[in-house]
Amino acid sequence: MKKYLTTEINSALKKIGIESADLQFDKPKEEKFGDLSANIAMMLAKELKLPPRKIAQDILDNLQIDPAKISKVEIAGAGFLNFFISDNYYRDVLPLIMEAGNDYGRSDLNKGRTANLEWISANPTGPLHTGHGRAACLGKSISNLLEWTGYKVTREYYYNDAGNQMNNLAKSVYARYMQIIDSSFDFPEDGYVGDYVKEIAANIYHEKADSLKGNFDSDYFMSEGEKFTFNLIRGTLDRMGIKHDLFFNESSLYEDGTIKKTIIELKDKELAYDLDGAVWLKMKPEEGFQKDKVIVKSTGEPTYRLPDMAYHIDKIRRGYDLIVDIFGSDHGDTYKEVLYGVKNLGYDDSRIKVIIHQMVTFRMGDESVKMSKRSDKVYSLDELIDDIGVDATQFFFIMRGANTHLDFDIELAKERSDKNPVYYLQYAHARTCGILRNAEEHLKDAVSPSNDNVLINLLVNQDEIRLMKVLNRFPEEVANSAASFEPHKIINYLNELAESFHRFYHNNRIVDPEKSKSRWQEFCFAKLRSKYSKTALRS
RNA sequence: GCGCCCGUAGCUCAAUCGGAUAGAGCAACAGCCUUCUAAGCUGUAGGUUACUGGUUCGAUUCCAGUCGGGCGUACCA
Repeated sequence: MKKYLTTEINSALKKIGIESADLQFDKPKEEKFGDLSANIAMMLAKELKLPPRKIAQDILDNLQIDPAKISKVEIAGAGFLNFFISDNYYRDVLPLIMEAGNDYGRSDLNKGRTANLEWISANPTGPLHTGHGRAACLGKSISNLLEWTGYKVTREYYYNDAGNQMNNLAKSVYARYMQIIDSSFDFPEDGYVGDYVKEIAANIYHEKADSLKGNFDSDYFMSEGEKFTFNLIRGTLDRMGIKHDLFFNESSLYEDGTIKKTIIELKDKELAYDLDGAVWLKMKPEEGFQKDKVIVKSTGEPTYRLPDMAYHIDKIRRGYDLIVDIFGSDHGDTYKEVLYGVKNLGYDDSRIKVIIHQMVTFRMGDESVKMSKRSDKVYSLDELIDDIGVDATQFFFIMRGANTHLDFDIELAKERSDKNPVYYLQYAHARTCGILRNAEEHLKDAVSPSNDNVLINLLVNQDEIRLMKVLNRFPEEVANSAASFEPHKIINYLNELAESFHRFYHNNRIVDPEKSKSRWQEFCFAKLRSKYSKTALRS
């Protein structure tokens, strides 16, 4: 439709002597402003030194429009051209939706392009906690959205099963193991106090009894701990329907010499230097950095920056058209340092898109819920899912823009009432299911919805047309949401869809054995298709 | 102190590249259940978009400053 209007408006512009213009269409907020509006007259006002409304009138006078597509064009406000799409146009949309079925909303905008999305990437030191939830859900939705617009998506999880944190886990497991034998055994001060550590220790004791007593075999305890916690993490991801294609282990970067090569490259380009036994990354003030950063500690161990740079270079070399990272705002500064290194080593960082989400505050009603990694009161993601379900979890984490602080009321999410925003959507879905059940029972002989297009012409009711208008926007909403990496837009859209459905439902008896049967059923099916699409994106 | 992010109805938040009278849900108030789930629908009320200035046909949106909040500011990740 936009294409059609663009062509027609351009030819009208030519008649009044304007060769080319950048045409933009908006969806007006209010129905009385039509279905599409163009601000072209205001854009040209300055250039032509004419009042916008005058220009709009000139365009309108020269515009030739097919009334089957556009029923009305108006000039309004400061000089908007408002187009009213004819009802007939929407009637034609329904068969298209029916035909597309569960794929309705997919597009091939990015056909042939590849994307890599890396997210969560928690090290195997413990179960995922609620703090991981937002990134987990954002990543899931965004990867689906990208896929829906044609990308071939690689979902990746980056982790490190070596280093300090893992040592700490090994020590913690060992301490818990020793405590089974001797309850007075000291627990490390910064150890992981979660109950899962006790469980790991108990498993070890079950298998090995006290044969490991007094002999801290770090590698053994570490690998037992890793196996166990990784299973926990994967179990949670499974429940959420998150499937990573690739688990990338940081240690592989050491094994194949990438890390060493990266240091040499940095030094060759005079981006790194030795000082006090450490290796420093030289930060350029003109790129907004205040001071140099350590990339290899004096102990010989790299800081996170170095492997992260090597990792991103690896991803760039793999040739993706788009590389997406999802981090919490606590990484807000550090990713810049990493990209700085990547870029100054001569790699193209323009394909890397970093999504930073703000922190989440959890509360149960009026009570705030703390979650610190090293306290035993961690509220795990699994517990959250147990409490409110997978769908509500996904919904709450993506219902707000990533760049705003999220206030997550667990009490509210748990509640089975109209206070809970999840239920508005779920109820719409429940209603469609109810209709379908009913339809099956009473309309067994109805015409099959897939090949009876004649009945569609019966769609005349304004509630129906309105619902069609919203359904019609779905592909566009998916595309917008994907392009800006903002799944919450889909949530907003689905709310709007649910709203127009509820109104329609309320005003119209859909399955009525006395009346024309299957046009309603058609509608119902269309509705359900879109609901499935929602499911595909969300859960 | 410095850097990044945020500040919109009583609460939680939307608002497309700078577009029209700033929108939803909850809470409040008034209605609607012999009818496919009232977990719903209809209506009313609620705002100096933190504040001050600037840019222009037009600013919640862009710029500068002020105030308030979050996150960083490690030889932790």
